[in-house]
Amino acid sequence: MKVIFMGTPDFSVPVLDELTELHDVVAVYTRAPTESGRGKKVNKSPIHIFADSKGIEVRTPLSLRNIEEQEILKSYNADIAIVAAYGMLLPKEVLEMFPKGCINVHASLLPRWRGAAPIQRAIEYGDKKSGISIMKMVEALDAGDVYSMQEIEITPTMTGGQLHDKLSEIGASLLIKTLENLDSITPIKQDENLVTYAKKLDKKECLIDFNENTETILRKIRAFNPYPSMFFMYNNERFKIFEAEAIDKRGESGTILKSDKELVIATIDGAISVTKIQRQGKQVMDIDSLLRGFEFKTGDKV
RNA sequence: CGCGAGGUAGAGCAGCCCGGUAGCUCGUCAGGCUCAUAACCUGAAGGUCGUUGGUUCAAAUCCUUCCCUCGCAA
Repeated sequence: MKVIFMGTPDFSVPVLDELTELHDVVAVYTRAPTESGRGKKVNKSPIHIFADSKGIEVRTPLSLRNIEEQEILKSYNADIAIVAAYGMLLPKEVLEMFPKGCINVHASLLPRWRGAAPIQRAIEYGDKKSGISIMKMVEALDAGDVYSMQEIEITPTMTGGQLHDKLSEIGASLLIKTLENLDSITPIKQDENLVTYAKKLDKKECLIDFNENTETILRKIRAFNPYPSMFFMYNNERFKIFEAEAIDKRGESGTILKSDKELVIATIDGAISVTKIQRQGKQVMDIDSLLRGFEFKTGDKV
């Protein structure tokens, strides 16, 4: 099949990779390179870099709403468009342009977690399972009929990054399987009563509120590891927590209860023991490494 | 040139502002104590203080070049 691929971040790369093995990817659409990173350099998206390495034609229009771009897109005469975390909404004209339509790889068990950050939200809210949904794209966000789904268990220690990587692989393989049988599958409608939305990740929500309960805090730490990372402030320095566990101690919320050998901070209903941490300007390290050279004062509040 | 922090023994840090022969916690090695130990005591090894050039009688410390890491922002 002649395929147009649309995607942007790391998550999409394995999907495109698999796709290029079996199908004729005639063009890759991705978000335009933006000023990002230290020094405000202009950086290409992971998909852009990958497509370049494979010698696939890349297009980075700022919008697909204008006629000229739509004409170009049409000129590839593709059978189908595969979309995986493209980061842009497709107008109706594009959705209806391809004989076999536009197919989306979404990292949740729809209709749960439509939207931008389904992987992290699933962990944050304590879901026991996550998965991939392959669906037909329609004008509403992630609302199309579903061709296929594959579940994966969210283990008690799984981080957002780990789930992301697993789902990325599953997404690639499930997409391939689904494409093989596309014509014989009857897509299933989503149950609108079960819809939830996964709003975008925002660093403002990553400052740890120790007035929340231990379980909530630990879930957020796992969900947002490695990015954007939950953190607390101490002496005007930022400390990102990458791993922590519940511990049976009590104290006023946010108080440092223990700071030698281990770092224990009180929550509203218990305490957490931080095990992997990153001090501002430093690399991620085990807590005992940090405590060898850095002192938190027991009794201080964060 | 977006803003900012940092690169000092195997690890994590102090020292830098107010230049003067490198220090702390831990690890490692040897010995001691102990029924025993990740505990305690004694001792030892281990560092061109990221790189380049400069100022100075003297630079980890002041100025400069480049490299690398990280926080913010995007």
